[in-house]
Amino acid sequence: MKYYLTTPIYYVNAAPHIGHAYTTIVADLVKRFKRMQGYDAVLTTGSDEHGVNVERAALRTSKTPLEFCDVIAAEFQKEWKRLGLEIDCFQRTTSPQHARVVQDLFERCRKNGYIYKGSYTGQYCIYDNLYVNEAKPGDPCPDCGRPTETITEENFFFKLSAFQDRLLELYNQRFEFIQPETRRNEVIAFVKAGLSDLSITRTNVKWGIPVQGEAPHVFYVWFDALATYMSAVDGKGLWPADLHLIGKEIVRFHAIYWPAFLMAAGLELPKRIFAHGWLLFEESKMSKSRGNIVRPEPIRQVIGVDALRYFLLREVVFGQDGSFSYDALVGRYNSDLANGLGNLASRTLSMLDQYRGGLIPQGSDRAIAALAGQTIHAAEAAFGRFEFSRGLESVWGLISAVDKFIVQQAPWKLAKQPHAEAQLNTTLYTSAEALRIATALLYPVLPESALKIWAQLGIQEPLSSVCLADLHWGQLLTGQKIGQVSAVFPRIDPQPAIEKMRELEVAVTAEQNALLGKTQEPAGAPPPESPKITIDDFAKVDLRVGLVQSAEPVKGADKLLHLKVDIGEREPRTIVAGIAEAYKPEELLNRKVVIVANLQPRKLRGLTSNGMIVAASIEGGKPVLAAFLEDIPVGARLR
RNA sequence: GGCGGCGUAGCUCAGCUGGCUAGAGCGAGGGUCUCAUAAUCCCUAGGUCCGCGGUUCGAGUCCGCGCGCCGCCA
Repeated sequence: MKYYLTTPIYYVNAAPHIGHAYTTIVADLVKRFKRMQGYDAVLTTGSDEHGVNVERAALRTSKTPLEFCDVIAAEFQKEWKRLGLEIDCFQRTTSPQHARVVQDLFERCRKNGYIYKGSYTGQYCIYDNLYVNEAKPGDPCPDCGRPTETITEENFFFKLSAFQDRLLELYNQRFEFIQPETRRNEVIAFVKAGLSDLSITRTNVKWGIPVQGEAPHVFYVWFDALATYMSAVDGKGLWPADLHLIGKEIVRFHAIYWPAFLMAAGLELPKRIFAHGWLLFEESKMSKSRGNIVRPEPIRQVIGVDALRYFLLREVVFGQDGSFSYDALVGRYNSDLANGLGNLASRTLSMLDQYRGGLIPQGSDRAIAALAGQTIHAAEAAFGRFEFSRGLESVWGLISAVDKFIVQQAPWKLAKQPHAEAQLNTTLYTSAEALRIATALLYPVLPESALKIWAQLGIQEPLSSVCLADLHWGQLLTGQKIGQVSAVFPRIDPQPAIEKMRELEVAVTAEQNALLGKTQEPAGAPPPESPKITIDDFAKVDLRVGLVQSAEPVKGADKLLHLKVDIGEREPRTIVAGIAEAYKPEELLNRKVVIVANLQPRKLRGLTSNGMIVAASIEGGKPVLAAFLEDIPVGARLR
């Protein structure tokens, strides 16, 4: 049995952030879970690469649109790879095979009489080259503030209005088609209010899929983007999709337009659409202008992918909005993963080592066995309903029951009593077996860590091939030798970890902005606040006035200059600086600059740099050297 | 303005078709044990279940009105 699920395809005007990661992680979880239920699960994601915004962004980075898309699509693919997500197909809307599917979808709709040529009238900003959707005649452009013009353009239209009744019937007959229910209500209300036809092509945009034989028409947004769900698995017999996972902001397109397109084309409809909520950052919406977009990479580096997965699935009620904060992330990690699961693994395995030479004994506690059985069912049922936080709660119920059980049995006392062999065996087997079951159940959520615990239990059967239907108490083999024991979730100190993540965050954001050709944050964005330092901290930095005595390019490095700088010492300092794109060597000769004199030496392209030159830098822009208006002697210290 | 949803312990949330003396996890305070990752385990929260009115033997749980948030639409 196949189970085909999708994430939305992400628009390449932004680099991957935690919101993208959230949807994709959930999709990966569902895929793994479905596989454990015995399905051949296939997961696709991709990138949405057409449109004016992409054309512009490409221009900013002096690339062709396709070159630009290549870069950003690669960023997404790299991110999913780093996060260990099992993506079967990454579909790009610029792939030729996708274009064929879009054109085919259009032709089918057209043949069935649901496409007509009409004219679209809207408010258009001739400076920004875009339609302002909500504007009335005379309204200014929200981007540049200049007046918009009323423009009429010939477009192809899709007869969405013809589908009102059929859509309502669909929602009525298939209750689970749109979930959660609140989204379903919204959609029904929207459709009941009446549907107007959709303009699905543009003639003033070049960067899009051409409508065959109808130049200069290209497909506009949804006809193009939604079709990836089919093109990604074209010819593989996987359509219709079993699940489209989406964010709540695109419910309308998925629950109304998409089924209408498919009905018009005479194609099968997806089985289910599930819309999740938004991730808020410490109560406020994440947005570029607030500068509070969280990236997954720093989190991965500091506490690992599984911690992020666990947090997102446990802390956020799936379907509702959730709040992300580094505090809560680390809190969950320490209390649930380190103290809970990790510690249970650690104490159980180390007792097996100490008291039984690392061999699994025989014996089993009935109460815990029964609870484990219940937990298997409860967790599977909850995951099946997309109630991930509930499913995890039930697994933690088992974990905490075993912790309690261990204290009651006090195996460390039993080990000292001559006649308690059997009871000790039972205690150890029960703990280890419960750990095995919890680990198997958690595999979809914590794939990396579950594999580690599995190996530490010494189980030979691959975890990825465990089937939930066959998971039962008592399958842990007596006599089995456990593996090497080590902490799976080492407890972490919150403050340094959070600081580290914040630091990395800034670096990652800067890199990504450079890729997107963004020279600076939009106006009004407060720069991310750095942690406060004391005057003593500052005093550690030895800043001095230096005079550039020589400057020359570094072979094989476009950005580097090799400088000799006099800072009042016997010999001039050798400093390698990444400023070649901003300054020519001759511009720097005899210029006074600010040097960090006590920076650890660092080797760059074979040269050892003894210090750093101070420059202001704008994200994605060129550095500007610090300088003085008054004359100042070489070697003077800045403080 | 119309429609939909929500408002329960410091925080995040459970409480289905009305019977609860109102629950869980986290956090906080106290104690215990020592196998374990300064982990575990035990005890401790006295919360007008947003307010008011109603239905009922009995209402976080149903109905009406009001207040406050949020979403969709206009």
